[in-house]
Amino acid sequence: MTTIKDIAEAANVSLATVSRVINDGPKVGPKTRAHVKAVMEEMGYRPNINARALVTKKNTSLGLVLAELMDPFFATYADAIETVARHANTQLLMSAGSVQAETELKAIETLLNHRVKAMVVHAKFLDDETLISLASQAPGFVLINRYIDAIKHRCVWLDNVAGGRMMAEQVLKLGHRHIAVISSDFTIEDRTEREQGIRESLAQWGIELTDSQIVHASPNQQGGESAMRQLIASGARFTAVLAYNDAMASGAINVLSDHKFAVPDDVSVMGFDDVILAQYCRPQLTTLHYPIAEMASQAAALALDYAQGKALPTNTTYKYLPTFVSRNSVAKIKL
Amino acid sequence: MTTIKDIAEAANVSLATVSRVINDGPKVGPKTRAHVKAVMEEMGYRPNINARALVTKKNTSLGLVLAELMDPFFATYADAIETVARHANTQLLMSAGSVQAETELKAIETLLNHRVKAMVVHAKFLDDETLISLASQAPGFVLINRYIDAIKHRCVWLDNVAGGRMMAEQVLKLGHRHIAVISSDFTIEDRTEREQGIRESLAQWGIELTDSQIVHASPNQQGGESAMRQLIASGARFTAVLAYNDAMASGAINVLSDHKFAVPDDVSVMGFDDVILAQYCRPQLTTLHYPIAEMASQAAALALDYAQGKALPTNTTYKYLPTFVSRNSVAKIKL
DNA sequence: TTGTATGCGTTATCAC
DNA sequence: GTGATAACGCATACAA
Repeated sequence: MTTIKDIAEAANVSLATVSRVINDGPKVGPKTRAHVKAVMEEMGYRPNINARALVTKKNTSLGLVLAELMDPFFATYADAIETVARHANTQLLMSAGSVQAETELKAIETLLNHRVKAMVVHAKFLDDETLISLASQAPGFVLINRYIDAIKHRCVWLDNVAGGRMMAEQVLKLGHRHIAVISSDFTIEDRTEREQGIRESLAQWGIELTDSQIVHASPNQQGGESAMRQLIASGARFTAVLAYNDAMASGAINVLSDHKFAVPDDVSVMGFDDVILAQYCRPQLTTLHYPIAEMASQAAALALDYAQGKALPTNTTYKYLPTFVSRNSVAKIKL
Repeated sequence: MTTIKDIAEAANVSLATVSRVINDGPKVGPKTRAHVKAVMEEMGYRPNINARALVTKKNTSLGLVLAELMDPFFATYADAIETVARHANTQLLMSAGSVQAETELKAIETLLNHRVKAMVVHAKFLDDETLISLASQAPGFVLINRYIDAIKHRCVWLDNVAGGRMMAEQVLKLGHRHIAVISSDFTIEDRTEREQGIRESLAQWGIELTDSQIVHASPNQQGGESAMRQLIASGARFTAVLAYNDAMASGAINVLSDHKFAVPDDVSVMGFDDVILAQYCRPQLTTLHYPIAEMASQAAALALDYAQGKALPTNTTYKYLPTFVSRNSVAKIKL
């Protein structure tokens, strides 16, 4: 690899001069500048970003922690961040944290070791304390999809309790009174918060969610299928099903179809997230739109701002709400 | 950020010693080693990867160029590479190349500037020459989904002509003789190669693909819809439709349904790629499985091998074939 | 306008 | 075993 030194020699100028033309430095003669540029071009010079970062103490990359790329939810998330990064002329350094505290920690630490200027972190399994400590080590550390009070101004999150309430209210308004819930078996807050919201809304209508009407499984299509099978086998009575996400809703619909239940005529099924699948599957899913793209953009912009040292209000937080998307998997109750 | 120097002072030892305990160097007294480790822990030391890379001339990250993360095809691709990277204890530096030569070039150059030790590149719009030149600048440069003869030992690609033939043969075997093609309007090789394969197979059966039976549109669901509308409006006669990818197939099916054509009873529709959508949509898509995950793993492993200086045969290439996946969107022709 | 010298944080090559 | 010290490639304060 040709260095700044090589081209300095070849161009018969000093290191400093070359450095100046590279960085469009202020005082360089137009002639030498042209000459140096020509030599650089000829020798195929490429700046060494690492060396530059070392001396300027400014890394140009934005860190990103996510669970896994395959999940369309995370794909949307990553894509939004990538877009912000590209427009800000910064590179994306990505670390997958999987679904364990240990790997999440490793993912974040790696980014820290790389001295990324900013990072957007999706971490569901690490505890609050660890995250707070980690956040204090990077100026541009922003948490997404999680709220921690001590660093709330660095949190971009969704109000899951409200989301749970919205789901329940929608089917209640349509006359449903027998409601089942298909939830995730990951013990993360999202799940408990949404369930809590659902219970709150039901309670307002004097309805209780009994144990036989809620079942937990893996938050994917297979999980949705097995959950629905379990629900049917248990003899639970329901006209509406609230799923933890679209994949589970889709799985549930498959099993309902197999059992000759028409969706939404016999049973309504509501999803969550509004990933692309919601539009592709049949019937198209009525669901709650998780504004992950907007949230990710916000988080990336925020992280970049903090990294840049911009002083932002520390007493606010970045809370988002899902929005209801009406498609074809939920209907009024039959009389 | 605390540096190696800080902890050397705090521990009353030299820089060298600290460096040794960090790298599990050979000759350090067990007592000093423990002491230094304690100090490091206490002061929260983090190695600066950039500085390390500068002196060792060994970057620990693997570069990745792709078009866009949202596309499930690329998500699968990125996910497979991420998995390899994680197991090799290397970080992923990602650059999106979008769908233009200019941005593709920028994406690759950025990675080069970062001195990534290896990189897997998906580039469809840059010309061969440029790519060959770029490849020569990075030891671990591997191209995916593209074949260039001059660097064939660094190419991991799919035989699209064979893919096209497979599609045609499948429906021909099922008795279809009136075949329409819905293809991409991106002028990349994949498209022309697959069309070529289709034409070859049809020709063997004495069938010609007339201009009215092939239509081009954006390679997504909307494109599939508009293409199918165009096909129907033109009055073309067909009992089987070969789509450029699953998304287009899905769009085509939607429009067929709207026009009261049953799939596959009235019209068979075949996809390509076998992305997750193929299983989710109804009817589930009969399609050609693009082994992108395997190919990506292969490419990443190859890139890492080359980066490591491993001498691999330079006269072979890494060619893959799609595999037929029979689901519910293709059927025998009705008599 | 250009050149010299210093340091960024780390590893590695010497001595001791 | 341990400690100086010279790189690595680059930016920049200071001289010239």
